[in-house]
Amino acid sequence: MTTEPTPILHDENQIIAERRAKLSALRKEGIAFPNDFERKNLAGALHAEFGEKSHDELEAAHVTVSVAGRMLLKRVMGKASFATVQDMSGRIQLFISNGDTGEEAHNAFKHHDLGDILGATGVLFKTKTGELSVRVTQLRLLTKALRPLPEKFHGLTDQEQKYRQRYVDLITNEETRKTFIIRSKVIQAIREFFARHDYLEVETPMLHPIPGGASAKPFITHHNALDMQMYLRIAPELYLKRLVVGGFEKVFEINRNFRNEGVSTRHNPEFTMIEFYEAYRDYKYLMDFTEKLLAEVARKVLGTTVISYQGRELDLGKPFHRLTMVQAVQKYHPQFSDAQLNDRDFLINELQDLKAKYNPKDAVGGLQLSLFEELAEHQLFEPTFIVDYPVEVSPLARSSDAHPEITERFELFVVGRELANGFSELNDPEDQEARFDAQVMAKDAGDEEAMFKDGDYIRALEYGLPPTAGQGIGIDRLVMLLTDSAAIRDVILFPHMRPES
RNA sequence: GGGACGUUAGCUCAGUCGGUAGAGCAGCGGACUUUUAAUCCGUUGGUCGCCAGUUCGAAUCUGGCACGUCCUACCA
Repeated sequence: MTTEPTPILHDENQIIAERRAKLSALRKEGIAFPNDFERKNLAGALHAEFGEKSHDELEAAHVTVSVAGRMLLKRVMGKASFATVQDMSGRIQLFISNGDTGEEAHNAFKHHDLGDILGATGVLFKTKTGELSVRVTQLRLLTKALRPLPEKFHGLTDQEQKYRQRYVDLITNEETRKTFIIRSKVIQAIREFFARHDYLEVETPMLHPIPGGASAKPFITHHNALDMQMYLRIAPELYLKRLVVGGFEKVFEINRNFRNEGVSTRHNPEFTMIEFYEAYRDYKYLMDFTEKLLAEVARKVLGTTVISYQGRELDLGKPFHRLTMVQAVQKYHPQFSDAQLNDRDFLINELQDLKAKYNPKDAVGGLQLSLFEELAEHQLFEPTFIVDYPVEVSPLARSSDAHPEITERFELFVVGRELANGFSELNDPEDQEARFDAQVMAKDAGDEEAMFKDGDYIRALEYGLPPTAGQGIGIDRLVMLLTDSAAIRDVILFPHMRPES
C-alpha cells in the first residue's frame, strides 16, 4: 500500500506572488527567517502590569520592552504608523515613526503585510486615547507570511475552512482560541482532581488484538511484522480492570477511542474519554463522585457552576437528578402507570405506535430502555443519572442482587446527551464468561456491535478483581457543555473531514 | 443512511427577466506624525465548485458528480 503525498496546492494568486517577491528581496538582503530575536514581554502581561498606569507615570518610568507577534492590523499615516500584533497572551499596539526608528526602517515597515511575524523593541507609552502601546525604536520582520489573512473584521466564517485550516481560524477568531484554552483547562482540572484522590494515571494499548469494553464497530488495521489483524481501541475498559486485578486500585486514563461509525454534531470517529476505576466502591459512590468532579471542573475552569448552554441555564453545583428509566419516562409522560411500563405487551404496543426502533426479542428492561430513549432521553436537560439498566445491554456490569435482570449501572445525561456511563463492575468470572458467550451469539446472529469474547480478560478475573466501580466520561461532550458549543467539531482541533479534492 | 440548502476575487458578500462580473477588506501606487475595522484619491486581481445539456447567448435554467453546512436517525 502506498501513501498519497499531500497534493501541492496550485492556488497561487497575485497577492501570494507579490509576497513571494518581497520574500525574495529579503533573501537577497540577508537572513530572511532570523531566529535571534529575543522576545522578553508578552502583551497580556504588559497590559496587566502597565494598563492602568497614566501617560505621565509611563513616561517617567521609561519601560523598555521587546514584544513579538503576528501583525493583524496596520494603519499607515505618512511619517508615522500604528500596528497591532498578537501573541499567545493577547494583542498590543505598536507605534512606528520616522522620528523613533528612522525613515528607512519605517519605510520597510510600510511594505510588511498583515500576517507577518514582527519583533519590536521600544518604550511603553499611552496614546491620547489611552491605549497602552510600544513606541518602537527597533523593528524586525521575523517571518514573512506568504498567504493573506482572512478579512480582518469578519475573520474566517466558512465552517469547512475553519475546520480544515484551524491554524487560520485560531489566528483570527478569539472564540476559537478560547474554546481550546478551556478544553486544555478542563483536562488539567480533571487530572488534578484524580491526582488529589490518589489515582494513578496510566496508558493502556490503543492497538488491540481483540476490541473490547464497549459495543461499537472498530477500525481494523494490520500489523506487518506480526502479520496479524489489529483493531484501534473502542474503549480502554478491559485493560484498566486488568490493572485493578494487578493491584492498582485507583486508575484512570485520558485518551482517544476510535469507533467506525457515523459522523455528526455529536460524534467524531476518534474522541476523548476519561475512564477511571476504583476498587471497593460501587455505582452509588460513583454518582456522588461525579457530581463533585463536574462541579469542581466547572468552578475551576469557568469560575462558576451555573452555565448557559444554547440559551438555557443549568447548574452543575446542585445535586443531579436520579431516576430510573421508568421514572424518567413518567416525568415527561405521567399518563403511563408503573403497571403499564412493566407490561411487555403494553411496551411493544407503545413502541409500535411511536414507530420507534426496538428489538422484539427484548425482555421488559430492554423495551423500557427503547421507550426511554424515544420519549425521555433528549429532554433531560439538567444533569440526570438514569439507573437500573437491563442486564442484556450491560455485559460488563454487575447485576443487582435484589433484581438480577437489572444492573448496578447508570448513565449521566446533560443537555439531552449522554455524558457518562458508570457501573459496579462485574467481577464474577463465570458470570462474565456467560455474558461474553451471549454477546458472541448476538454477533453470530448479525449484531455488528456485539462484543468479542476476551479469554485473557476472563483469566484476569479468575485471579480475582476486587469489588470495583468504574466510569467513562466523554471529554469532548463535557467541553461542548462548558464552552456552549453546538457541534463536537467545534471542540476538536482537527476534526475528521473528507480529503480536499 | 434520509431530507433541505449552499459553493462567485486571497477573505466577507451582492449579482434583477438568461445578454458576457460587482462592492468592502486585503494587495499595488499616492496623501497624511496619535490611529483603533484609520481616512481620502487612483488601481491590479475572476476557468462564477466540476462535467454535460437546453439556448443565438448560461454565474443565472436542467441533469449528473464532488465537497460542505444545517436538520434528522444511530453508537459516546
